[in-house]
Amino acid sequence: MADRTRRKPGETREKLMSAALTLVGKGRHFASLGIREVTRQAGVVPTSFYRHFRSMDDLGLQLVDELGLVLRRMMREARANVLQSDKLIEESVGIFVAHAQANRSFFLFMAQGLAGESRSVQEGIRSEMRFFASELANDLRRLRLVTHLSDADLDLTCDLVVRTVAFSLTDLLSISEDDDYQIGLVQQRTTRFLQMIFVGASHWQRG
Amino acid sequence: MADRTRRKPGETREKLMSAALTLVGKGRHFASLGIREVTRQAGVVPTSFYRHFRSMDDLGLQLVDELGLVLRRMMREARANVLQSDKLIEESVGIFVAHAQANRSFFLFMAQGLAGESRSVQEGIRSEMRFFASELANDLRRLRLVTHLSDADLDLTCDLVVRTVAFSLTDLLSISEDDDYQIGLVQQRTTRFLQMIFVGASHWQRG
DNA sequence: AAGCTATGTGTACACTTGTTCACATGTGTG
DNA sequence: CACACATGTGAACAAGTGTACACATAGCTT
Repeated sequence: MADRTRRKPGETREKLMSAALTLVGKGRHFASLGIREVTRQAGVVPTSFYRHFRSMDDLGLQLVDELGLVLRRMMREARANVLQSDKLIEESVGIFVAHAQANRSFFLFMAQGLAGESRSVQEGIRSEMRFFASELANDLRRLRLVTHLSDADLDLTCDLVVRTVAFSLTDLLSISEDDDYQIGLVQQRTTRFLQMIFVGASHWQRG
Repeated sequence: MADRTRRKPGETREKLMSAALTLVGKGRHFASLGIREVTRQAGVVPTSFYRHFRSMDDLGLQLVDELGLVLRRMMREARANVLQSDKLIEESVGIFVAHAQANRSFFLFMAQGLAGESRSVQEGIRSEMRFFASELANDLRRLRLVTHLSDADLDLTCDLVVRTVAFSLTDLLSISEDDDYQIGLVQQRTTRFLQMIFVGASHWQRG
């Protein structure tokens, strides 16, 4: 093979993963992808697949790990940008929407995986969401933004927030990538949702 | 054919639809089902499929219609049982959970379809949810349970409620069918979510 | 320099897939 | 009765599928 030497280690692995994401981005559902299809999209021979993944499920699991990185990057940015802002919710939702746009396929994969075919992918995504919610709870506690809630109630609130945002994903991803008007509507509506939740949390009684 | 005469009209059609649901109930994702697979599960020859459906997408669409019926039945029951109750939210969530258990495959299909492969199925389910939310808004208005909100804000609230319940579906359906303890937890958590949302709604300002 | 390992390739096979076609049969309509 | 129609059947096909095997080569370890 002329140029096999040029390939960095793990390059094919990445090609396969992003090939799967590309197909998802094109509207396919992850559960309906086949090994041959993915390798074809990656420009690689089918056998190569097995060098890196045991099965499609396995590939899905590794995508979940990468998804975790994307989410963490997003949280970091949100934390940085939001500290000196008075429009906390609005800003955060904005950052979320921006990241969802920038990593469309990833979030598409996440939305699909929540009710997906692979139990382990499902559990992985769910666990990422739990992590996200607990980080959010930490931040709110640390910034003294929510002080009257018990730990359990704060968790409840953050869980609800994360779910709401995650559900907005399906709205966001079902509209065209460059329909800024519609995107704005979703963003605004999501913001309102969160505002209402936090109003509820601030008037919440007993734990 | 010996017994073809016995078959009621539309019987095969139903067999195909419930075969698809059965497969979904067994953990498969609708997007990954094939025509042959469904006909095999239905105990019917592949060609028969085309007598009733143009494609898998078509079958999905017709399932969405039936899903609509299931939802309407659920609403009717909720309306009947809830009128004379003081624990409105708790009761409603209970009814929802019961229906989700009784029609597991249907709701599984619904949860999958929200981020599914077929644009039209996606839109269909979304539209069922909108309908559900608007009915809920009507009821709340009619029962004078929410009087201080503008129409738009009431819609917002009901939308949020429906989303929250729909998301609970993914929790509910990812745990074992007869794990009553876990089911109870989800039910309780969902109830709390809704209570918090309504607390938020009742303290909501301006439209 | 020799050999091991990770990675990539090509071929092959048995199986499944979607779809088409010609045909059978029970039901309702003229 | 005869005829059209809806429904169901079976055989056939080209294309696509997952996976196994033997082989090539680059880079590391000794």
